[in-house]
Amino acid sequence: MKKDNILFIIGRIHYKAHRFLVKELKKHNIGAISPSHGEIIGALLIRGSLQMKEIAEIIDKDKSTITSLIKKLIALDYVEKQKDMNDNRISMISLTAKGKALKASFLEISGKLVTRAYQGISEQEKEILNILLTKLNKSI
Amino acid sequence: MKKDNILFIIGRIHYKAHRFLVKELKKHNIGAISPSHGEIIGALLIRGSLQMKEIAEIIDKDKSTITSLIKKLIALDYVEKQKDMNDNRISMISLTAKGKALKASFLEISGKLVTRAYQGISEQEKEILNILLTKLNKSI
DNA sequence: TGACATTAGTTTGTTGTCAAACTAATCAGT
DNA sequence: ACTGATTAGTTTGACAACAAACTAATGTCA
Repeated sequence: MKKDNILFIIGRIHYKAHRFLVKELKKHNIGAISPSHGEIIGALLIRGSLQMKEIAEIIDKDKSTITSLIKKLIALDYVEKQKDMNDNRISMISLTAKGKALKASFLEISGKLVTRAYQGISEQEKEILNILLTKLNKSI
Repeated sequence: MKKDNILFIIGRIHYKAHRFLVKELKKHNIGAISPSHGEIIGALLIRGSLQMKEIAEIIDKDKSTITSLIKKLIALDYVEKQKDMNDNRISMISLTAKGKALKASFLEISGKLVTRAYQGISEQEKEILNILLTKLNKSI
């Protein structure tokens, strides 16, 4: 599918970031979860609690994917699920104590990734990248 | 895994490009194959024939993944495999007539993606994006 | 030449992901 | 209040992708 150069490079960067995160999660002894699980926990650390649908939007994955990701996070006792009392269709997801305890590791891992990715890229260049990528993201 | 903004956007763009390609392949009645199969066929259209290992390097996937992708392409009669006569470990992959016939569709699809992605981005901006992303790709 | 290392590919088992079909709850309009 | 539509989430089945263990062929070097 010979994408052009920019999209091709974007694919590579994305894949490398993924691989880096998998390796780091293992190093922190949380290799049972994947970067996608990490994104969910990261979102919960910020937002407190979220319903399934919101999670699907935030991490941009199909709702059925979220079902299975959350199933695993519950099995590992990182999050818990409870029905919303006003609307019985909705399930609210929140972190357990064990889930909240991941915060330090997460900060360290994402800090490490960012440091690594941006070595040799100036603040101004980051700004430009951000603007151009945002534009690209909107049009595609 | 609260990646920072740039890496986050890169993830989104990558995903959207993937989704776009899946949709377009369906439209062209080649929905049986995925963008990864497309990358292989694209590489073969350019290079003529390749061994498994080279394909793995070009599309940056594990060799076991290549085995299964090629298995499917053979089943669909898009490519064929034959042993290298000098080195019996090596399998050379090349396009069948049916595979070569995909060229027109591929050109159209990738053209469409590029057009879509770059609407509103100038040549100069593309140049900058290319440089910065290449830098990022190297350091990460 | 023979033992050991390297290389090319495959097999096996697991996982994240999606799409489509489904259930159950809520909403909207008559 | 009923009917039909929408919404939230789950289930099922399929597939791309990976890692680890494996087979088979080739290379190396003593």
